[in-house]
Amino acid sequence: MSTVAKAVSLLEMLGSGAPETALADLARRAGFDKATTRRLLVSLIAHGLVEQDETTRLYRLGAGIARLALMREAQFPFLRMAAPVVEALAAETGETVHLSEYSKRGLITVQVIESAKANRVSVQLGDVVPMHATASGIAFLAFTEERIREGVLAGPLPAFTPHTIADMEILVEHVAAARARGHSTGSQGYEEGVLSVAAPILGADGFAIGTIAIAAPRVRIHKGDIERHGASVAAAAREIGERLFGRQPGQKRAS
Amino acid sequence: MSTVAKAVSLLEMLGSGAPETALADLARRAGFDKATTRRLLVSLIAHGLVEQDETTRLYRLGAGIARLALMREAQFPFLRMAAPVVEALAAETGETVHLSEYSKRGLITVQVIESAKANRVSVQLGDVVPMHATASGIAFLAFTEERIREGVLAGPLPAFTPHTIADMEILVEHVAAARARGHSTGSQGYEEGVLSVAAPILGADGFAIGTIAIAAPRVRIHKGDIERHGASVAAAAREIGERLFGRQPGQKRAS
DNA sequence: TATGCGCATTTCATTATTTGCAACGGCATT
DNA sequence: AATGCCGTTGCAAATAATGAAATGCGCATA
Repeated sequence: MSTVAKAVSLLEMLGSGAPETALADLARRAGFDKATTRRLLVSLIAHGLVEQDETTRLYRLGAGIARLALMREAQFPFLRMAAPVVEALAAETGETVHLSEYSKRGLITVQVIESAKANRVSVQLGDVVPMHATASGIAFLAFTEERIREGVLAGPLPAFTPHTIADMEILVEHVAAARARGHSTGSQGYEEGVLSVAAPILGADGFAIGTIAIAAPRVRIHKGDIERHGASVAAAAREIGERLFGRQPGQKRAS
Repeated sequence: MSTVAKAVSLLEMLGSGAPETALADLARRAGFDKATTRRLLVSLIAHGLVEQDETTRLYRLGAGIARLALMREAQFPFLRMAAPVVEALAAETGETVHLSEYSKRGLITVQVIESAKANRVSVQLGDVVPMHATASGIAFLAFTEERIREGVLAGPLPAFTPHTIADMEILVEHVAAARARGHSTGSQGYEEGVLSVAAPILGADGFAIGTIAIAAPRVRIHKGDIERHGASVAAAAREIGERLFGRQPGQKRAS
């Protein structure tokens, strides 16, 4: 295991769970020696990615993380460009809307606007959602590079609910349908009782770089809602793409 | 030089400068061997902190950075709590307002609201500003732990303009004055023609964790403005502290 | 179309860093 | 006073990182 891999997994452990973590706890969870863990943390502290409370000796993520994220946002203003569109879509539909960005590990939820309704779908900011079990994932797969799609299809398809698509053949059909319609639908594949509609945000090269999705309790979705929401979410996705890259290229033809 | 130090400096290089960087360029700037640089990047890519354009082979910061920042914000919602207060202060004063957070390297600018006026002060998001040359820095020093203050005072005090306080004795006086008044002032210490007023945001233990500042062109500041802005910025800082930690503790007495 | 240049990538023996055990001291609870 | 847990540090062993060189690729120039 490379040293940077260890350091990064420490960062991820600090990010998940409690706001602050003790050294021994961290070492146990990571499976590293106490001494090793501490030395890695010291290196990370020197660069501001981790901070330590002077009195309690607990560790937490540092402001250097925020700095890197701000620098990234300055170079590629995904959130700044997408946020108004997401807000408009949430206002238009009255349902929970979330925005996600592609990463090797899955789709990262980077913005969420929750519905004002009492019965609403709740998504956690920063969560990584699986490609095969969500509307967003399927929308993404439908418009990503062959190589990435094959990677997901070849991998395991763990079931999160009894409704999760765990069969590769069926998943391929869903992806093909999403490609044909320009948006995808998901039905309780990740969380029970939730219906979603999603569309891909396309990059300059025509491949998906993220997705935008509407999520609503199943009981609130009636005949025709899916189609209406599908059109809305696809329009929002296209607008985000245009705001980021100017006029959108034609979608890449999948082989 | 530790391996994680090298990896982190690559991240910082990717964050500064052009949105995408070539391997050779990165290796040159960092002073690492091409092979070394690439292996570090591969490790970072595996964790989503870096991405590589498949066709151009250029590297950029990845979505994993945003994920870590979101997880941090979920644990410690500094921006979410402070943002409305910063906006209100900007609306009240009509001048540029910026918010910063402490980090080992200096104060990190995490939010900026620029004045609507044509002649305005512009601050770069994500920038790290020096402690001794800005109103924010002096406000922070006035309310931080002895140890951190001594560290800055002991270090070099580089001059950014002819007005930068480069003398340790004078700096100590400014810090003492800021401590007495509850807010600090800065006059062209970092950028020519800019006057600033700043106040510390205090943590649960009474020590500063960040600052909020008003920055305006020197020509626009008239008699009385400094005092008025000082009161406003101090009130805003206090409100942010209260939103984060509940009722504010008394300020720590510096020895 | 041919040629040369710069770049990214891979290999492998050498080197240096990281590692984990163990011991120490501090702190709080028993 | 004693016990247990934690954070910290030293040191020899082990492992991972290193850099020079070779390979192959793409691009621009001849």
